[in-house]
Amino acid sequence: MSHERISEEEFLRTYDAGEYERPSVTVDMLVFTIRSEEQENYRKLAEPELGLLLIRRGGHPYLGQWALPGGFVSMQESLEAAARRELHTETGLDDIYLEQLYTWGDVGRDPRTRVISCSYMALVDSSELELEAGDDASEASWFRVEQRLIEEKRHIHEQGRVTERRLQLMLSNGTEQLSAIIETKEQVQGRVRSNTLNLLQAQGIAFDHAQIIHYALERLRSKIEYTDIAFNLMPEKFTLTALQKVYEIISGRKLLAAAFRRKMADWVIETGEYTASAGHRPSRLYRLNLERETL
Amino acid sequence: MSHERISEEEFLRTYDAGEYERPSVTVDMLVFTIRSEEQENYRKLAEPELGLLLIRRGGHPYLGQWALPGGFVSMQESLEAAARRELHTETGLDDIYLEQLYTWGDVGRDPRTRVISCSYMALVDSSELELEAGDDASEASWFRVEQRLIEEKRHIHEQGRVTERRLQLMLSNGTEQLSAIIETKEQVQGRVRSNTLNLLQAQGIAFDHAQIIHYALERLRSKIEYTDIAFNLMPEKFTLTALQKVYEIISGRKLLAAAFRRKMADWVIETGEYTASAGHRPSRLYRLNLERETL
DNA sequence: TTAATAGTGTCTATGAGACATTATTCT
DNA sequence: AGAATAATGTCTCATAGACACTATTAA
Repeated sequence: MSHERISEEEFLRTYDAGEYERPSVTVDMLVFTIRSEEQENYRKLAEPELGLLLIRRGGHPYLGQWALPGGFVSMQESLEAAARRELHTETGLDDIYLEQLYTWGDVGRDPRTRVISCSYMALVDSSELELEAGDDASEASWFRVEQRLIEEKRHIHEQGRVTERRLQLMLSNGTEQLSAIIETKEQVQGRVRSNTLNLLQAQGIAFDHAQIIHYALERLRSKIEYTDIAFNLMPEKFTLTALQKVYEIISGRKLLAAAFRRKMADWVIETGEYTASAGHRPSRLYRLNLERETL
Repeated sequence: MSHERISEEEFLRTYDAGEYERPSVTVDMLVFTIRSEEQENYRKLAEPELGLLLIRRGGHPYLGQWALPGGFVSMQESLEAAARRELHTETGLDDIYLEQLYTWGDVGRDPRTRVISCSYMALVDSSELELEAGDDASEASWFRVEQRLIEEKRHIHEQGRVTERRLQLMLSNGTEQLSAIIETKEQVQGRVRSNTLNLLQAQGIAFDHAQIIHYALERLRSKIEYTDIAFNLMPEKFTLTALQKVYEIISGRKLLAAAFRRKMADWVIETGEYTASAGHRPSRLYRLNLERETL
């Protein structure tokens, strides 16, 4: 190569991208929200649950199965712009929390052609939110998300350690029940550590999307511990009990109210308003404290 | 679309990827290591520093400037395989810690053509490590990495809050001194929070790579607090003081030895060996404890 | 009155920061 | 002896878990 002979402007003017074959690039959206299941007992609080938006596939491959909303990235838009565009066409929403998660680039992950997919997680608040009917014959639906540890194996040998886990991912929307088995492997070999994620089986979930969902849940679970990301799932005004339930659902464990309230004390501010109550003591409504010092 | 009429097999057999224009996809490698600066005083310990591997560009654009090692992802290899391949050609190393960081997809980030780049962070231990001469006329070098906060502005208004920071990234390899100014913006607008990263100026650093380096440093800094990622930077046997210095360099603050040793007590095991010492009390050599319960 | 949730007080265990003190080596 | 680092002891403070206790509402 004798690039040194010509100027950068001349190089760029005459640059030919060439005819290498290129992978297709898509974005996949993980839109999470908190939805409340109404209770039969008037005294009891609504039990919130974690919801994920899926689209029924109207074409091959995986016809009739459920997939993450997403689409191709065009040449004129950034990855994030593509993600926001997809989000808008699917939910009608514009200004919501969006975070890039991970880029999936295995060779055989789409049977049609080589597709590299950049996944984004969006968090929307529990207020009313109508789903737009998709453009093609697609159908959108919120699914309740649950995960369950099936098996854990740990093996320590001279050179290192392996921890293998099998998890079941369960998605249901009232009508349909989807599930998948995912295997995670944490390995230390000498001084080298690595993590792998494997999809063992999927029922009703298209492509490798069960794997992506699992990854997103892990990210959500870990980030809720050390950031204020959970507030993106809350409406503007909320009770501390509602906030606590969001933490409990995502972290997967019960929390003690006293400790939780102590921890949140600096993160929230009383609004002075109360819930119009039902059968029990009314509860203060709080909002996010913008002047809070640290995360 | 009438996909429902044909079988999935037939659909895939007749699938035509079509002639849409596609972006190029590359991987960029952030190879970090800890390198030790020898001291003049025989009593003093070597002062370790964080090193990053860069390649001098042998062609346009950014001719002569320094860039992250990387290259195009081929149709037959996964993203991670491409990353490991690049790593191998650049360092000769195979089994080292590798983690996907972020995918950069802004439209104008490469002046030649649309390039989407998936960045990976690799951590290699401080043992000797020769750099392979690159294939084309490229030249590889370790740079000392430092970052400095220049300015911090915080503004709280009714609807939200903005925190803007300016940082200087400084890279030097003894001969050359590179630098860049990066602006970060953390925003809360209503219930929507967002983070943006901007490259304001770069001296000697090609493309948007200064931005990518900044992002990697942030990731490293945050992960060192809650994972054992730092051990990937250590040789098999190490002293607790050496480990502490790695933590100090990456987190950017001094730690107290007593507290640090208490925290690390469960993570390491004594080997029974000691450093062949110089002018002061010899120090125990430890190794990673594989049976440690939690992170 | 009762079921249910809201909200607080306090004891304890744990862990981090601060700082002082002792131990050990080579020149 | 002296410089430098290695390693430990201990006081204090902040925080999280546990759990008991009080407060308030609608039916």
